[in-house]
Amino acid sequence: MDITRLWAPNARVRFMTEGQPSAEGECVVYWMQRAQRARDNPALNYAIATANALKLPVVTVFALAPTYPNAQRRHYQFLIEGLVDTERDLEALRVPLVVRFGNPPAVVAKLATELNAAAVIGDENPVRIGEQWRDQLAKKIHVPFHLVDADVIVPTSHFLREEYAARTIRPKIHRLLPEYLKPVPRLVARRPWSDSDRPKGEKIDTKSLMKEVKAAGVGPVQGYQGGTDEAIKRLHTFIKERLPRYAADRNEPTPYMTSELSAHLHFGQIGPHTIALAVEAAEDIPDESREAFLEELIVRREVAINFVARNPKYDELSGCPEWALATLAKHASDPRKYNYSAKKLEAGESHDPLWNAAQREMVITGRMHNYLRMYWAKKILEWAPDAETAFNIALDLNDRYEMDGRDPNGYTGVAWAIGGKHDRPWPERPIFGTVRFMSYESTRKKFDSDGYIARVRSLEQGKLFDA
DNA sequence: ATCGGCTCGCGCAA
DNA sequence: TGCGCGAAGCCGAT
Repeated sequence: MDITRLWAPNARVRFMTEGQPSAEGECVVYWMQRAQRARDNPALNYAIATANALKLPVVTVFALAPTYPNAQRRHYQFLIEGLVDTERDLEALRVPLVVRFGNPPAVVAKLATELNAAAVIGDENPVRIGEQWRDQLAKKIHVPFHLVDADVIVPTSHFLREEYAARTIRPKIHRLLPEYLKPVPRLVARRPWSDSDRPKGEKIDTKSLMKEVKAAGVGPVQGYQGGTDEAIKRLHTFIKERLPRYAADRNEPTPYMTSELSAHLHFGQIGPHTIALAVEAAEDIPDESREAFLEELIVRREVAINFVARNPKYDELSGCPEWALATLAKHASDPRKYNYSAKKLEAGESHDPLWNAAQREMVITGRMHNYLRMYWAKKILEWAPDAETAFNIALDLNDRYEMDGRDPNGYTGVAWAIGGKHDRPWPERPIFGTVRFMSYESTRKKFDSDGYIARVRSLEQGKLFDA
């Protein structure tokens, strides 16, 4: 592979610094940030292809910040469980994984210098802190630094402006799918590290790495294991047992009909290509179910990523559309029948048994039923003193308890429910104005609420469902 | 059980 | 400039 061809402009690649790799360089560093996997990872492939073209070895570095805004022990545990699989899978590609604690741009810059890197390749991550880390690294190093958008099917760079709704991005994504929804090749490093030259990092062992983690807060979740192996296992179970009836039954609360892969996707332990291609290839799946699932995996997930990548206020109410901000402001002084503190909500102590069940499910399992995520956030708007407070409470609870907290899907979900993001106006009512309302009565009719509440009660008594 | 209206603005056809 | 239609709803009429 010729490096000039490899490094030609490409929608999936962003050049953070200019220039060609130094001839004296001794390796290519792959900074694994969000794409925490060895399989179907275009950023890793780009690093391996670059190294192979330069006849250099590749080393992957994962820099683990000892704390991260809102991240709890349950998130670190899940992430570190994933690193065990990833280290083994990288080994098969003749790429070592170095894990070091510290501030990521500082850790990566230090390692790149220590190892005399010819180039640093990273993966994209649309959240603010990831963007800051990459900008800081670009200022610290003097070798070419490229980023590869590895965790979307259609590269984010195709959509330079914030999309207004799913319907505006949908036709664009569908037009580009033939180009991007293709198998990702498996590349192997041609030049491995010799054992004596191998850079030293932390030994990847979940228990000892967890000792270094400074984050406090809620502990690990029982029965929801991190890692590529677990993700692949869940994917195959989903395709076999649930996908055939996904279109009709996706909102069933007992048993769950969803793939339960959101946290693995969030940490990049599985990539969207792996899931989408497996679902496309599955046999005996009604078109309706296949399409409903791919719509959520690709269109809804990538419009959420577009929102976070293109709207700097993705985690504030003020990032929501004008019509919604105006209507919420108009209803700001409407009387609230219930007014709960953040603490009361966090404890799952409202008057509404369905809402309490959803909140407690999230606390116990790190997940919440998809349908109830909407209801849950809308009720916080109804019961908080004002819309901005509601937005912040919902996002804070989501980020701390959900295993996929701080994911674009979560930011978009809260903005949709409370701020009308990607939605349209509906008949005007108290508090909500023309933001879509959801009622307890019709949710109970549409959704097996009693079954769900019973399920959560069993969870509280220590019984696990669907592990 | 099913249906239309509610309300705003984007994107495309003209 | 006009028009169709949309991130998962609600309500009342038939």
